[in-house]
Amino acid sequence: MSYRRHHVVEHAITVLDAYGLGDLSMRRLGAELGVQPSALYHHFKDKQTLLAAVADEILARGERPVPEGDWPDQVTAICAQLRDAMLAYRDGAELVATVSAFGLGARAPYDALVAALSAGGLDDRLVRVAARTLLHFVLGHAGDEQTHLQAGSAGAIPDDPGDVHDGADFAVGLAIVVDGIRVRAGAPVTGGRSGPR
Amino acid sequence: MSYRRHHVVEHAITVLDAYGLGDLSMRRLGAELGVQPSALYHHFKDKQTLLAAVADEILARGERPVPEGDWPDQVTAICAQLRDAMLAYRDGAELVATVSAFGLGARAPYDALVAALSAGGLDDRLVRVAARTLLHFVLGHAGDEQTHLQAGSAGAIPDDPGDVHDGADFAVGLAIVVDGIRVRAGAPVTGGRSGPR
DNA sequence: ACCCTAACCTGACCACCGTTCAGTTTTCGA
DNA sequence: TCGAAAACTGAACGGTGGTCAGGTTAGGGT
Repeated sequence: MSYRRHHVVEHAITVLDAYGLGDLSMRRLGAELGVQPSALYHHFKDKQTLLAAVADEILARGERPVPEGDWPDQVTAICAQLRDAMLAYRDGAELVATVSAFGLGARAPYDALVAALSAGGLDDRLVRVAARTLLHFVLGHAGDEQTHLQAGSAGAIPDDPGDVHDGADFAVGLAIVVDGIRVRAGAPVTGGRSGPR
Repeated sequence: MSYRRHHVVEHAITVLDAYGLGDLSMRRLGAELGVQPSALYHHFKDKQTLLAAVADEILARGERPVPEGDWPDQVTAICAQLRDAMLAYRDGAELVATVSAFGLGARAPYDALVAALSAGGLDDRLVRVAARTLLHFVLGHAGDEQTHLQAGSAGAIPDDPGDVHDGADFAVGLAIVVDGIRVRAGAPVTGGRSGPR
């Protein structure tokens, strides 16, 4: 059953990548599939549900095995994977962020973070707060990065040379949060000069 | 000039608070003001611009003087103020988040954070990254909190008793980020048991 | 008292959106 | 071959943001 469902999700991703989230409408998607828009409602009760499936597929495509090591390494890897997965498609970050906020999908990264932190021996409450804080950072940062990148290539917002984003920016922000968790977990952290490189 | 502009923004906030962001349409706003929807485009070129003005007004209404003290105290105060301002109106967090992501408004909190961190003697690059990281946390957390709160009162999503949000959750998350910045700034941080209370 | 300029607003219109629904077609296993 | 489940049609509904040519106020300068 639902042979076409997955096919619809796959094509939705290509439409998303080609035209952006704002132009990913049920009408356009239906037209590209050679189908009436109403046909899509046979597979998804909602546009929200469809978007949730799309977000989950995007995340699944970016999945990599969690490396062995202590929890900071694992957490860093999970966050990097999440960021890469979202940045791999146009408006991917915004999509995942809205879906995740609505609570319909995109639970995998949260669960992975909780697993890694719990295995690290952290207190249950701290695990939940830390996982959410990490998620907020990654989603927010990736969203920023993506919209600014697109705005720069589309010329909507003039480039602000003071705001240069690269991977290093993400790494520093992530390190800030991870260090903060480390402190809260009871393991003292020393040093860490401001600029990597 | 633009005597009515501010009036429109003020009423937009009451409509937002009463019906939510999803029902804040140019038509509804015009109707409530006894005016054709097209009249609004005399004051704002866009709905986005209108929303940016609304977000700025919401933030302005929540403004408090930054307390004296070291930068962690100031940063904590600024973030708490931002959170309170957004939670004061229905969908306030979502509004500010989208406007801020689009880059049209809501710059005040970022500037305030940058000022406090710079005055604290932090490296310029670290200041920018830290300010953005703090912002991502506050916006994300407040958004979560608000949607879950509203979903709980509307019954859309069944209450998950494992996800209890209160002010303490926010405080812990914020402390994580602030501690992380402290570490990165070169000031070692000791201790900090997991549970406040 | 006049006029002119700017601000303000109307009302019709456009193209599009998500969603529903009764009914038709296709598909495919038993 | 038949029947049920899956898939889809096509029209319609009520909304959305946005545009535009033109009409209406309000107020200061002369």
